[in-house]
Amino acid sequence: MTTASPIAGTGFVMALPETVRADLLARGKRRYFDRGQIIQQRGDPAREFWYVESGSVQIGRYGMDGRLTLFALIGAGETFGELAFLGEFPRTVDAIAGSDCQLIRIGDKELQSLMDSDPAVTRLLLKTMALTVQQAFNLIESSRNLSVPQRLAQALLQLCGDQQDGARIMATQQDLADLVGVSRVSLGKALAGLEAAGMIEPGYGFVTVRDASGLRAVIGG
Amino acid sequence: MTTASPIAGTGFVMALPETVRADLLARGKRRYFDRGQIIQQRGDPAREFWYVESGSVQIGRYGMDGRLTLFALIGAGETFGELAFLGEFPRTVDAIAGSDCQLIRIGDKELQSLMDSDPAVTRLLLKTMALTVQQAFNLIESSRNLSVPQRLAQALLQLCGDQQDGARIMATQQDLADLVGVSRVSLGKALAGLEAAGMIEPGYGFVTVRDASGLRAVIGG
DNA sequence: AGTCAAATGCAAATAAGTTTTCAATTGCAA
DNA sequence: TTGCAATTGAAAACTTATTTGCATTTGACT
Repeated sequence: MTTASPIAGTGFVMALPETVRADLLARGKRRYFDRGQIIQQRGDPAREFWYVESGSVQIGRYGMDGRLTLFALIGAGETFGELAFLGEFPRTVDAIAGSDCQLIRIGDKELQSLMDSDPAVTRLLLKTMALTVQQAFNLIESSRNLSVPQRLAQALLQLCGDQQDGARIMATQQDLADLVGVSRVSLGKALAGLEAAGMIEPGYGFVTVRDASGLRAVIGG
Repeated sequence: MTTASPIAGTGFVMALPETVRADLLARGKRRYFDRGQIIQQRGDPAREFWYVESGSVQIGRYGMDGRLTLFALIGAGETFGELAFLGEFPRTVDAIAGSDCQLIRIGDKELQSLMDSDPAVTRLLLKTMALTVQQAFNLIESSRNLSVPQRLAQALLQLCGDQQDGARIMATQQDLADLVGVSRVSLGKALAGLEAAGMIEPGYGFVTVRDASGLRAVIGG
């Protein structure tokens, strides 16, 4: 797997040894959020981070003018919120449930017992965060040097993750536009282009990926 | 000081207790680079990170087409290269001496003795990296929602750091353009705009900041 | 002083994306 | 099945930034 993973949500928990992971998740408290519900807001104290069991979470910032800057759409198996938590500063991003979802809350106590159980965890945390920074750089580089269709292809590949051809991505064009950082109009055109090339099939509230390797080719050239 | 600090170069070393810092820097090996000299390249093994004693370093990526995506201009007192070093992966950015400069190389041995001398160092590293990610997010948000003059103002404030009015920033318009992520033409226009407002004075190879608070106002509104 | 490369200034044509507005479609729920 | 809100499609005017080409200025080095 060389597929770029999304920013801000990391595979940190997934990278843990199986037994350690199971233990950690068992200790955390399960919580449910309805679609659209606010999970965290800028400025909130960061007393925990979250593991996504099912559903999806939008990570971004709402500007004073109502504009949304999306940094990532987090899916099952990923975590978010480690940054402010570990950095010991207030939340700097908003998190909203992109669908009904089921999260596991991991706080100080759980993390401490995790670190005790395995000294390599700290090292893993450092590695994970370093990776996140690199992904952020990738995002910056992409948005400067790639065209909208290329960035869209990139985002779609990220969103379908492991599962490739045939993957159904549950996101509206507006969601994708916020994620890629363009207007809905521009995103619609890019989508139409990829559809014409037979790589995707737009639906109502979702997109189906038909030719993942084609998408990769779009990015490359 | 609430001024946003530049990405990829962190105040990590500066945040250390005075005695610890002095010790760390004394252990490192001093090296000199001429302007334009390559300090590190993408793909190099990351066996160290660097502390900038004097001069400046450009951090970015050269695309296959020769385009440069600058992430940061690192100045004296800042460090760079911790990310790949701590993440234990090869360099993902290029570093080039922006001027003749004097660096201190900090490798495994030095870092290890640092971590031994103070258990809080790991925590500090985590905090520092978390901050870097936040700054990367800020950069992404800025490039999506702010105009070129606003982003230029932001970059200039970053580059003059503590020292405010009267600061002379040694950077060509091309440097600034690469940093802000626009063409030289666009950057020139933005510079002219800020000059007309009396906030800066462009020179040949440098820019003098005349009214830092004015620049901050540009960003805000 | 004179030379030369680097850096800046300027202008026109072009490209890319946004904004705005309205119509058509979809799917859910009453 | 009928209404309704969310989503998508489409078109035109507009704004912003890029590209390209060339002229001018600056400063370092002979």
